[in-house]
Amino acid sequence: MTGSSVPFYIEISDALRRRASETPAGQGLPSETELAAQFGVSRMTARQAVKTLEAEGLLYRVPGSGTFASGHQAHRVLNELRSFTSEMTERGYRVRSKVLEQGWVTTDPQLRADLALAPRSRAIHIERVRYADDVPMAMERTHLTPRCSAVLELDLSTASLHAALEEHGITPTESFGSLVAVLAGPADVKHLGVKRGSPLLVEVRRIDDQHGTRIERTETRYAGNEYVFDLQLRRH
Amino acid sequence: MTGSSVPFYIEISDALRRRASETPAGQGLPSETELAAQFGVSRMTARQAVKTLEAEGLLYRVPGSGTFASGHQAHRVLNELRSFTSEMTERGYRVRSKVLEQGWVTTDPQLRADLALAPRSRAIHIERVRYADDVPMAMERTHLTPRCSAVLELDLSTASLHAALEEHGITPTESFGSLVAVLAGPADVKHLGVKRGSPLLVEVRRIDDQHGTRIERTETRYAGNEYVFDLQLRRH
DNA sequence: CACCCCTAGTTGTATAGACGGGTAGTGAAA
DNA sequence: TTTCACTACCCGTCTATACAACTAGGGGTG
Repeated sequence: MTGSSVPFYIEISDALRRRASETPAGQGLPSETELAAQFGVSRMTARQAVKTLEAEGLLYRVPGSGTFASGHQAHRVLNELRSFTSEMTERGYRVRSKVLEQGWVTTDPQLRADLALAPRSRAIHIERVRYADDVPMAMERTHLTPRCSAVLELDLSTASLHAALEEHGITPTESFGSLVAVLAGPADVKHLGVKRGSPLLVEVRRIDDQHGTRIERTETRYAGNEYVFDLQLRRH
Repeated sequence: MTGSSVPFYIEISDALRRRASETPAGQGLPSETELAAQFGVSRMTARQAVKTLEAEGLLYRVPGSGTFASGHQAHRVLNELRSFTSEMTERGYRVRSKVLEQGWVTTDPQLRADLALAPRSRAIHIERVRYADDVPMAMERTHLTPRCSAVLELDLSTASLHAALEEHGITPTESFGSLVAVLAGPADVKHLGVKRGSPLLVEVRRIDDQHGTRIERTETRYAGNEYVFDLQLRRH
């Protein structure tokens, strides 16, 4: 008994994660049988721990041969859906926003298609300039479905939109996005402090909640030189 | 015995995948116990089938309640690492390339860092203009480690680099990339047919093989208006 | 009618064992 | 020395079972 209520396979995978991240690439790690013996559990339980780490990508397995460290550090978040706030906060920046718009708007057909709304439905419109350590990083134009109306009460200059949605039982879960490069327009020059004709990165995201229901469409215009979009892709 | 050598859980997940994709979002799917009975396997085996589909994202599970369809079609490839050739071919385009460079080069410190090479190592340099249905889509500047030297024998105007690497036992598996927006330079104007000062999307990828060994760094400059970068992110 | 308890069903965790196929090393035979 | 068979070992798959935590719904009680 460890006294904790954490499942065995979580405890084992935590221990193995530390060990795997300290092991040179390609070097062997304990076999399932060894792990089971060391931790006093069945092989199937040890196996479950190893499989979670395999999914995280920090070890790989060769049938008939063994389990080996991948070498790279634990990239725990592989293409995780994250909000601007949570991403920048983790990188150590202080996040702040200037709210330009926050209210109801009428919808055009494109927006209704993106949000799966009925004709003549209204939607929530939020427009913010996002700052990291007081440097303007992006302009964000968000449209939300009516069931997210709770966000109208928020002070969005400091609050995180996604954190607020989650407190109301709406968990942003999956995002379908696209990225293109465009030239800065007048509004970008004004709010992002870039020169006219500068290159911008524009991301359009359509976001679903935990049940696959569309909740949001957001267009984010990143200042090209300030913001680098990181990607991590894996072959399946 | 079905006679096939396919594992049971694969057969079950294939059948369940068809069923889940035909089921409206949020609607219930068979429980693990039901599946086990229907297919004549143990519950653990049925469970393994359901878990693979859960990882694919086309169903979700609620403890104590049941298994439900996610509703969206099977996005089987969620941020999969793919080559330009395989991606464009699947979208129905005919892929062609103009080879500008193909040979050995000396390395600078930045390149050696990206490819994890020793001082004074040489590297392979390939530069191509990539066309889809004869429209120039991107300029691609690739550097490979010496162990990929087999690609020097290829006719890269038609051959796929990654397909060739795979035939030599090197499987591109994981990519660490970044995206920025820049303005088109003289070479871009010449080869991509864009105007001077147009916005471009530039992707830099560092690619590892199946053992986590660095094999490639590629800078790809996409013509901003021709190419849209699609992303699909999931909360973990 | 409203509230609470209880139960049946579902997923999550865990066990102990079994067999098959692949890998790599040992050692004997050619 | 080379080759081949054998043998541990390892992962992949699968079984049958058990208990815990949780949910939804039925039914009784107030």
